[in-house]
Amino acid sequence: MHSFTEENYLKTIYYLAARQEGEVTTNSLAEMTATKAASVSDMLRKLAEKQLIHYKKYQGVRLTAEGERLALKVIRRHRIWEVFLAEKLGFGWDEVHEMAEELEHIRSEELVEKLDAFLGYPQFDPHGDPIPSPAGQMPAVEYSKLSEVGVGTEVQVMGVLEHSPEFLQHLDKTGLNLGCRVRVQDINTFDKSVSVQINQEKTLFVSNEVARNLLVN
Amino acid sequence: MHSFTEENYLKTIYYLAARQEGEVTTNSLAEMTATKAASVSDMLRKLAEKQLIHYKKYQGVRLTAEGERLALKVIRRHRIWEVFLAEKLGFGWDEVHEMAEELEHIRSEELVEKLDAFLGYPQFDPHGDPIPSPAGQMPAVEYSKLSEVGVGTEVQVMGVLEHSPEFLQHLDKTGLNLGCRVRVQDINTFDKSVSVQINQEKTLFVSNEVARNLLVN
DNA sequence: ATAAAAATTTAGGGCAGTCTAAAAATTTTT
DNA sequence: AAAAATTTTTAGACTGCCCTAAATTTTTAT
Ligand SMILES: [Mn+2]
Ligand SMILES: [Mn+2]
Ligand SMILES: [Mn+2]
Ligand SMILES: [Mn+2]
Repeated sequence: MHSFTEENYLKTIYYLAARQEGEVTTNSLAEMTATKAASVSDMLRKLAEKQLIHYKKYQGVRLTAEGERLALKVIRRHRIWEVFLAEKLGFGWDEVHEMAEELEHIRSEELVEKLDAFLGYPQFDPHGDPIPSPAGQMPAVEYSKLSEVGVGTEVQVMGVLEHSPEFLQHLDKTGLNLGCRVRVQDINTFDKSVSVQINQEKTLFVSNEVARNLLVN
Repeated sequence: MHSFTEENYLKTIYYLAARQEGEVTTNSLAEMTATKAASVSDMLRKLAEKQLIHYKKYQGVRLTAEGERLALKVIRRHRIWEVFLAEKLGFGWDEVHEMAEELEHIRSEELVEKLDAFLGYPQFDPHGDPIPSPAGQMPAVEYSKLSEVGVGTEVQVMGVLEHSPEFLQHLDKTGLNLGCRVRVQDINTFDKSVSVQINQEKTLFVSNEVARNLLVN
C-alpha cells in the first residue's frame, strides 16, 4: 500500500506538527529523517499527489485527515511493539525504540490487533507515551514538565520528552523510573536545577536539562 | 548489512538446493521469487561478488559456507516468528507464513534470541519444520511421507511438505493435525489413495496428493 | 526598499532492484 | 554433427529514494 519510507515521513510530519505551531518545514523534516532538504522536497510532492499532505511550495506542510490516520496507525504499531519488547522480552526502555522503528512497518492489521490483545490492551508505551486507538485517535494527556513544578509539590513521573538511549540510561542510573514519586524540595535560582526527594527516600539533584524532559503528574 | 532482497534470494537458494540434487538454476529461482530470469541473473552476479554463492555463468549456483550461514539465520528467524504468531497470538498454521516473511528481516540478533527464550526454545515451527540453531545448524530430521507407509502401520503426523494456506486449511477441515496418530488401513492400488484411521477413532480417505505432502513418524 | 541571508525547489545523476527484448550459450532433437 | 529449442545473460530502460549543485523564493537585515 504505502512504502516503508512514506510511512516514516508521515509519522515524522505528525511528530513535528505536534511539537510546534503552524506548518512543518522542509528543513526540520530533513533533519529528523536524516536526509537532505532536496530529498524531502521530492517526497513532499509525492505525498501531496497522494493527498496525504496539504502542501504549497515554500509554505510548509500539514497532514490531511487521511495522512494523519495513516501516521497514527504507524505510531500505534510502533508503541504496541515497544510494549511487547519491554514487557514480554525484557528489553530496557532505552533499547526498544530502534527495533520498533522496523517492526512498525509490518503490514498486517490483524497482527497488531492480536498483539494488542496479547499485551492486555496497554494504554501507554514504555516511555509513557499514549497508544492511539485502533480507529486512529490519539488519547489526550496533560502532563507538566518537572522543571515547571513548584517547590513542595509531590508528583509522579509519567513520561519522557527525550527518547535517546543516553538520556534513558541516565534516568536508570539515577533511579528516576516511570511511576516513581518525586517531591520538589528546592529550585536553584541560578541554573534552575532542582533538588528532589524520590519515593520518600533518597534526595537527588536534577539538572534543568533533565527536569525539562521529565513529564510528571 | 544485507538487504531484504538478498536475504530472500539466499533463503530461496537454500530451499531449492535442499529439494533437488546439483546446482540451483536461474529459472527455478525466478519462479520461486516471482521475478524474471534476467533479474535473477543480475542478483546472482551481485551475490557472487559478495562471496555468498558459487556461480559460474550458465552453470547454476550453490551457496558458499557464508551464504548458507546467512540463509539459515533467515530461516531461523522465520520459523521462530511463526511459532510466536501461532503459540502466543493464536494465529492458525495457515496464516503465519506470510507475516513471518516480513518479520524474518528484522535486523536484531538480540531480538530473535530473546524471542526464542520467551517461547521456551522451540524445536519445530507450526508446520513441523525444524528450527536451525543460533550457530546456524539445521537439525536433521528423517520423516517418511504418508504415501510411503505400509498397510497396518501406525504413524504420527510430524510435518507437511506443502505450505499453502489451501492445503493447511484442508488438513484442518479433515482433522489431520500435527501430532495426530494415523493407522494406514488400506492403499488403493488404482489411484494410490489411502484409507486411514485417525486417533483410533474415525476413518478417513486421503488422496495420494495429500498423502505425499504429509510427513509422518 | 534593497541587499544579503536563509530556506526551498529544481536539475541532473547514482544505486538497488525490477522489467522487456535481444544476444549468446547450452541442451535436446533430428 | 547440425539444427532447433531452451536456458541464461546482456542491453537498455524504468521506478523509488537518495544525493550535490544550481536556481528560485522567502525572510531578515541594513
Ligand atoms: Mn520506521
Ligand atoms: Mn516510545
Ligand atoms: Mn513459513
Ligand atoms: Mn522474506
